[in-house]
Amino acid sequence: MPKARLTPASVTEAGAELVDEVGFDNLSMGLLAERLGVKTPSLYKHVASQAELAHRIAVLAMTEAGDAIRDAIQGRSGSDALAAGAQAMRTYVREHPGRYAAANATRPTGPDDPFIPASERVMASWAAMLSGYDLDPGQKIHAMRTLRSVLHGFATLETAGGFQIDASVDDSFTWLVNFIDQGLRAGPASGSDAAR
Amino acid sequence: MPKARLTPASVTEAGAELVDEVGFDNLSMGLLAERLGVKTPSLYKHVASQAELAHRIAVLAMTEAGDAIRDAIQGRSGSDALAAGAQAMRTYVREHPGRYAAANATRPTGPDDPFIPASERVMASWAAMLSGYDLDPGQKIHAMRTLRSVLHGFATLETAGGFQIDASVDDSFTWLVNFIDQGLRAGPASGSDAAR
DNA sequence: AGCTAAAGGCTAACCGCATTAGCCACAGCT
DNA sequence: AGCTGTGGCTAATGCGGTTAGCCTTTAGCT
Repeated sequence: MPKARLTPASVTEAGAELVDEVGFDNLSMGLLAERLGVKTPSLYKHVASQAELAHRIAVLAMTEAGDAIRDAIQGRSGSDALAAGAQAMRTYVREHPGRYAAANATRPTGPDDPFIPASERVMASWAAMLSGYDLDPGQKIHAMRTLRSVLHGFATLETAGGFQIDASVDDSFTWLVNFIDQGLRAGPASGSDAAR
Repeated sequence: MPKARLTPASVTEAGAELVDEVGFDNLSMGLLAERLGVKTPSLYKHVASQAELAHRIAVLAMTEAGDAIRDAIQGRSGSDALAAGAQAMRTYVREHPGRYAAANATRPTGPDDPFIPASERVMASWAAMLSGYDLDPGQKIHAMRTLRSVLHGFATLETAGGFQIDASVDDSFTWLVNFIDQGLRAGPASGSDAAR
C-alpha cells in the first residue's frame, strides 16, 4: 500500500513536532513511525539513523530560531532590539522545547555541516543587536557570550521547571532583560576594571 | 567469589566518577559494572535501576556543588563573594560535567526527595551572597533567577563546547562576573523601570 | 565449633528499541 | 505489456536494561 509519500524533509518535520510533545529523551523511531502511519523500518528509507534524525531536527531548530530572532530584531535597535530578540528566543524555546534540546545535544559533524551556518546566523543576529550598544570592540565577544549564557540558561531552566512558582517567571524575564540592557548601556566602564 | 564489597554509596560514587569521564548520555550499567569488577546484574543488589543511580548521582552533585559554593563564599561578601561563588560553581561543573548533567536531568521524585534540600542549600548560598548587595526585597527573586541563568548557561555552554576559540573563555567569565556585579551594585535603579 | 540465614555475586532469560536484510507491490517510463 | 526504482513490509540481529533463580561466603547465634 504505497500511500504515505514520505520525504526526508517531511519525516524531519514530523519528528520535530513529535519531539516537542514527548521531549528529546523520549523521541523514538517507533513513536515517529506510528505518528506517520508507517512501520518503524520504513523510516530508514528516508533517514539514516535516529542520530541523523536528531541532527536534522537540530538544524531545523537553529534555522527557525535564527529566523525568529532576526525578525524580532528587524527594525529595532538598542533596548528595543534586545527586548524583542530575547523575547523571541524565549518564546521559541517555550514553544519548541524538544527541538531546542535537540539543537543543544548536537555537535557539528564536520566543516560543511549545515548546522554551522544555521548557528552562525543566530550569532549574527545577536552581534547586530549588540552593535546598537556602545561597546569596546574587544569586549563584544564577552558581551555576546554573556548574553548567550543568560538567555540559554534562563530558557533551559524554565523549560526544565527549574523555577519555583513564588513569583512570575515573566516578570523575572523582563527584569533580566532590563538588567542586561542597563549593564550594556553602562558600557565600556563595566569591563575596564575586569582585573579587580 | 564475594570480594567486591559494594554498597549503594560506593556504587554511586563510582558511577559519579564514570559519568564525568564518559558523559551522562553514555553512562551504562554495563560500563559501571566493568569498572567495579562485577557483572551487570550484580549492580541491582545495590541500586534499583539506572534511573535511581542517576538520581543518586544528581543528589551527590548538588550536595558537592552546594558545599563548594558555600565554602567559596565563606568569609567574603559583595563582589568578592560573587566572584568566588561563581568561580566555584564554574570549576565544579568543569571538573564534574557528568554529575552536573545528571543533576540537570533530575526532577524531584516527591516531597521528601533528598534532592530538594540539596538544591535548597545551593539556593541559600546564592541568597546569602545576594544579601551583600543593596537590593529591593521584591527584586531578590529576579536577581536570583538571573544569576542562576547566567551561571548555569555559561557552564553548560562551556562544557558543551559552545564557545569558539577566538577569545579566552576565562576572560569572558571574568567579564561576565564583573558585569553582574556592576549591575547588582547599580541596584534598585535597574529594576524600577522594568515596565519600559 | 557448627548451624542458619541474609547478603551479594553469577548465569540465563526477557524485553524494548535501534538497526539491517531481504522481499514485494506499485508507478512511471518505454 | 514489461522494466525498474522507490518505498513500503516482515523477519531477524544485537545491545542494554532488567528480572529470575541459583549458589557461595560470611556474620550472628547457640
